[in-house]
Amino acid sequence: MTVEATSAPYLVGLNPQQRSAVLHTEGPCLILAGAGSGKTKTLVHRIVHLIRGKGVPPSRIVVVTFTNRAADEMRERVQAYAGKEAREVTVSTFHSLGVRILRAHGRRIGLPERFAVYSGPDQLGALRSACAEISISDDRFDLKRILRRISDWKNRRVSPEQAIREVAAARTRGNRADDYAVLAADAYGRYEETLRAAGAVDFDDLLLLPVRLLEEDEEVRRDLWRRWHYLMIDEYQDTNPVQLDLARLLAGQRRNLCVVGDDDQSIYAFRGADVGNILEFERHFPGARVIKLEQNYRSTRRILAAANAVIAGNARRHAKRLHTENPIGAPIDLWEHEDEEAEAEAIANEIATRRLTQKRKWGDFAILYRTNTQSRPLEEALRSRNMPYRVVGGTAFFDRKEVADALAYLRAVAFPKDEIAIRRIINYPARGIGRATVLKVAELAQARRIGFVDALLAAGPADIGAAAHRAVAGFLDLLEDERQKLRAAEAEAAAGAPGMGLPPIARWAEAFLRRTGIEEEIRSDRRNERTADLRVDNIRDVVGSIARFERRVWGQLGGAEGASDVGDDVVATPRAEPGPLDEGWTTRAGVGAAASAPRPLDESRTMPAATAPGPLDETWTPPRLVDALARIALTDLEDRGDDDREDDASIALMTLHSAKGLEFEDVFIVGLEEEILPHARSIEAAADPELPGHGDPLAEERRLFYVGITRARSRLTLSYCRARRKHGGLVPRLPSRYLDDIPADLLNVRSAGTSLTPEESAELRKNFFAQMKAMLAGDEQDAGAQARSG
DNA sequence: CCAGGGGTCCTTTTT
DNA sequence: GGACCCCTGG
Repeated sequence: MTVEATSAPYLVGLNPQQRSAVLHTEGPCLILAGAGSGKTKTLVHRIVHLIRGKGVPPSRIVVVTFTNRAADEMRERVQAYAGKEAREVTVSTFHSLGVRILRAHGRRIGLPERFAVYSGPDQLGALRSACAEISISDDRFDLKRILRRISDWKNRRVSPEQAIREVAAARTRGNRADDYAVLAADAYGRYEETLRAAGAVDFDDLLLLPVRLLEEDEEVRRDLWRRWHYLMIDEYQDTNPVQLDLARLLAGQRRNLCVVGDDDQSIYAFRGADVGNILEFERHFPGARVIKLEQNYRSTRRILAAANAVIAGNARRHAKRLHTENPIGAPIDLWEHEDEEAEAEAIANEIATRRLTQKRKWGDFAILYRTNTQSRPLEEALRSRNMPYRVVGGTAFFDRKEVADALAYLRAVAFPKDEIAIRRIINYPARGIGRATVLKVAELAQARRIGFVDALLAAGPADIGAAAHRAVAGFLDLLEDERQKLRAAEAEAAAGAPGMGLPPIARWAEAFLRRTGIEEEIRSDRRNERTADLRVDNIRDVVGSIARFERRVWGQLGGAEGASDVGDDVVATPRAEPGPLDEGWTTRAGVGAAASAPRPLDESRTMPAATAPGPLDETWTPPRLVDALARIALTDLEDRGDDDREDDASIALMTLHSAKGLEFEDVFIVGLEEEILPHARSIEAAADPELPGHGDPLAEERRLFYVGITRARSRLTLSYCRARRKHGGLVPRLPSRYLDDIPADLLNVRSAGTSLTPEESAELRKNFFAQMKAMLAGDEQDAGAQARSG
C-alpha cells in the first residue's frame, strides 16, 4: 500500500481486513463479511476509494442490493461520505436494475415499452386464467403452490419445455413426481403466454429477461459494459442461478466484480437462492481474491458465543471465525411460557420495565418470529398496554384486497391490454357483469384466438345477452373516458413542477377511484365494519404514493443536471415525445452505434468520463402513471411515507427473514419450538429428499436462528411455549432443537409458572398423547402429506 | 343470470 | 382473519 493510500481519509478507522477489502478494486473479489463486521461501511469506503483514490467516474459504478431498504441505506451513506458527485453512482436492487435494462432494450425481445410488473395477486390471476385455458379449470388446486413451482423453474432458468421433460423424467425414474409438478409444467407455458399477451412481466422475469437479452444481444452487452465498469453486489449469498448469470454478464471481461456476503446468513433457498454461489465464487470467477471480515463490532461476547455455537452445527460453510473485542455482556435469557399469550404478555411487560431500568428507547427493542401469523398475540399485548410498535413487512401492502383493487383500476386505464387487471375489477363493485358473462367472453377469446380484452370489445348482445352487453359497454366507456382524463392530467404534470396540493396525476387517480365506488363498496360491507377506515386509508395511500412519485420526479430535475441515475432508477425512460398512451416509441438509434467500440476491455482507459448518453443513461421525463405504477410494484410499502423518526419511537416486530441486515440493542426471539423453528414444512422437506427446494432445509432454519441472534447488540431473550392454541385447542410443544446447541453457561433460564386451569391441563395431556400417536403413525406411512382433496 | 349471505378451509419464509 | 365455495332469493 502506498503512503498516500494508507493515510487517505476514507481509510481511517478501518481494520486491516476492511482496509484490504477497500483497496482491492481490480478483478473479482469476494468479501466474506461475518455478521456485524462493518460490511456496509467497508463497501461505502470502497466506493469512495474508487472515486477519490482511483479517479473512477461515479457514473461507472453500480451497486446491486436485494431490498430497497438496503439500496436506500447504501445510497445515503455513499453520498454522506463521497459528497454530491456520488449521486451519479448507480445504486439499485436487482429487480429495479432489471426494469431499467428492459426499459432500455426490452423491445429487442418484443416487450412493449410500457409493461406492467405483476406481483403476487396478479401472478395468481394470470395463472388462473392460464389454467382455465388448459381446462385445469377445476381449481380445486392450490394455485400458489403451482406458482411457486413455476417460479422455481424460472429462477433456475428452466424453460416450459424443459420443465415438462424434467417432470416426465422424474416420473420414469420412479420418483413420486407429485401431481402438482405435472400440473405446473403444463400450466407454465400458458402462464408465460398470458403474461406476454397482457404486456406484462412478473418478478422473476425482471431478472430472467435481462439475462436472456444480454446473452443473445451483443449490442446490449456493449451498452452495459460501456455504462458500468465496477460492479458490487451485496448479500451475495442470496443470489440464485439467474442472478449469478446476471452478475457474470454485468461484470463482463473487466471482471471488476466485488461481492459481499455471508454464507451463514443464506436464508432464501426457498426462492431459488443457491449458497453454492458464494461457496464456489472462486470457481465461478477464477483468480478471485477472498477477503474475510471476521471481527464483530455489534454484539456482546456472550451473544456472539451463542451465535457461533449455533452455526457450528452446520457443515457446509466457508471457514470463518467471528470474534469480538466487545464486553462480555449480560447472560442470554431463555424463557419458557405456558402459551403464546403468556409469552406475549411477559415480553410486553419486560420491555416496559427495561425501557425504564435500562433507559432505552422503544426503538431499541425488536421482537422477531418465524412466521407472520405469530405477530398477532404480540400486537395485542402491546396494544393493550399502549406500547408503540410497528410491524415491518407482514402482509404486503398490495396483497391487501382493496389496494390490489385500486391498483387494478389504475392499471386497467394505463395498460389497455392488461387482462388480469380488467378481470379483477370488471364486476367490482358489482355492475351486472357476472361470472357467466366473463366466462363467455373468455370462451369467445379462445375460439377466435384473440386476447380477452379484444373479445370484450368484440362481444355483441348475441354473444353475452343484451343486459350484460350494456353493462360491458358502460364499463369500457368508463375506462376510455378515464384514459382521456389521464392524458390531460399527464399533460398538466409535464407542464411544470407541482405546487401545493395534490399533483395532477394523483389528483386524477383520486377522482377516478372515487368514481369507481370502491369506497362505498367497502363501507357498505358489514364484514368491514371495523376495518373500513383502515381500508379506505390504504386506498388513499395508493394515491399518496403517486403524489410522492410526481414530486420526486420533479425533485430530480432540480437536483441533478443532465443524465443521472440519482436514486430512483425506475423513473426515467429514454423516449421521444409521444403521449402516455400512444402505442410504440422511438429509440435513439445511432447513439448506441457510436458507443460500441470493438474492444470493450479498453474502454475504461480510452473513454472520457462524459460520453454521449446511451440507452441506459436515462434522460429525465415528466411523471407518468405507468412509471408510478412500476415503482409502486417494486417498492411496496417501504415507500409509504413512514418517517424514519418513527423507528426510534416504536418497537419493531418482524420475521427473522425481514430482520436480516438490521441490528437492535435488545432483541427477543419468540416461538423457538419444533415445527416453528425449524418450521414443520422444513422438517417435512428434509425427511423427503425428492421434494423440490434445494439445499438442506434444516441447515437453512439454523441459519435463520443465527441471523436472529446476531441482530442483537447488548441483550438477547429467547423464548418458547409449552403449548400453543391451534384450531381452538391447546397443543403441546417441544423446545427447538437449536436451543440445545447454546452452552448452558451463557444462559439464564426461566421456566413457566403454571397458570393453566385444571381443564386446560387435562386437555393438554390428552392432546399430547394424541400428537405422539399421530407422529408415530406419520412415520409409518411416508407419503401421506397430500391427504384429502379427492 | 346476478347479488348477497353464510359456511369452511387454511396460514413459511419474499423481491 | 381471510379467501373461497355453495346456496338461496330476486
